[in-house]
Amino acid sequence: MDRIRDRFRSYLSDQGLKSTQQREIILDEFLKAGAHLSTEELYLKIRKKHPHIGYATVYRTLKLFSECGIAEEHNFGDGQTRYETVAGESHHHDHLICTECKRIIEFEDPRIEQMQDEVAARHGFKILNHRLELYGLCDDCRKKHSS
Amino acid sequence: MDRIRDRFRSYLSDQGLKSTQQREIILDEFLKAGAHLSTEELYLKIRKKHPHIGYATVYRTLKLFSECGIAEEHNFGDGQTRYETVAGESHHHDHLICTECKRIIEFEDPRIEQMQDEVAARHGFKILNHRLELYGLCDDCRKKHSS
DNA sequence: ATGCGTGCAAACCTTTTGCAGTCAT
DNA sequence: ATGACTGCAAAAGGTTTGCACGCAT
Repeated sequence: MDRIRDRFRSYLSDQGLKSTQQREIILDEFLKAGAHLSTEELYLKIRKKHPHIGYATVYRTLKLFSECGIAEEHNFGDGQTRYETVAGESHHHDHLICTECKRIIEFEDPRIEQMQDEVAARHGFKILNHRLELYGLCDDCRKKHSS
Repeated sequence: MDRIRDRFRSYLSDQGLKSTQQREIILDEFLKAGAHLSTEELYLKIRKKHPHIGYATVYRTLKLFSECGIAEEHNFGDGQTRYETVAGESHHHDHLICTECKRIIEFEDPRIEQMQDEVAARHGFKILNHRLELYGLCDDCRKKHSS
C-alpha cells in the first residue's frame, strides 16, 4: 500500500506535478475501497468525509492514477468507467462478472495468457494490453434461479 | 445473408412488429458494410442514399438486430457502441484491435474458449457471454514504428 | 381502423473542459 | 512569485426518449 503511495508521489514530482491534500485523500479512499469503483462511486464515498472535494478533481485524479500505472480503467458494459488498483507485484488478472448481482470476481490463468500470446504471434500482432471478461451468473444467483 | 434476412422477418412477425422499408434498408446496409460499425457510421452510410432515414431509426433498428440475435454489441473502448453481424453458423470469435490504425482482426481459438469454461466451472459460474480483446500494434504498424 | 414505426428535437448521462481563484513549490 | 490544482458550472459526446404524424397490417 505504502509502496503505491510512494510510487504516486514519485510520479508527481517526476512530472513536475504537485502533491496536494486532495490527491492524498483521493488515493487513500481509492486504496481503501479496493473494488472496482466508478468515478461517481468514489466521488460519493469521498464526499461524505470531504464535501469540499469536487467531482472533477476525483475524475482527474483517477486519470492520473491510470497514467502513472497504479490504477487500470475498465469498462464492464454498464456505461461507467471503473478503476481498479494495480498492485505492483500482483499478476494481471481477468474478470468474471455476474450479470445479475453485479458481483465481480477476479481470476488469473497463465495458460490463457500464453495462448493469447500465441494468437497474437500468429497475426504478427504485438499485444500491449488485453482484457477478458466472462459474463454470466455467479454461484449464488444460479442457485436462486433454480429454486 | 438471406438466411439472416429471413430470421429478422420471422422475429418481427413473431413479436408482432412490423416489417418496414426503413428496417429493410438498414439491414441491407448493415450486412453490406460487414465490419464493426458504430451507430453513427452506419447512419452516415445510409444517409447518403436515403437521407430521409433518421438517426433514431438506425439506433433503434440496431438494437432490434441485437435483440433478435443477428448482431452483437461491442465496446472497444473508443466510447462508441459497435455492432457486428452474427452469421448463424459461424463460431464465436474474439478480437485483436490495433490501437494505432484502429484495424480490427477477428480470431477464434477453441482452446481458449475451453479454458474459459474451466475457469468458470471452478468458480461455480455459468457463462452466458464473454469477450476477449487483445489491444496492441498490428503487423503494419509495428513495422512503421521500427523503421 | 389500429397501433407500431418514424423523424425530429429534446432529454439524459457520463465524461471533459474553461475559467477564476487557491495552493504547493 | 509562479505555475499547477481545484471547484464550479458549462460543454461535449454518445445514447435514449417523447411526441405527433405516417404507414403496415
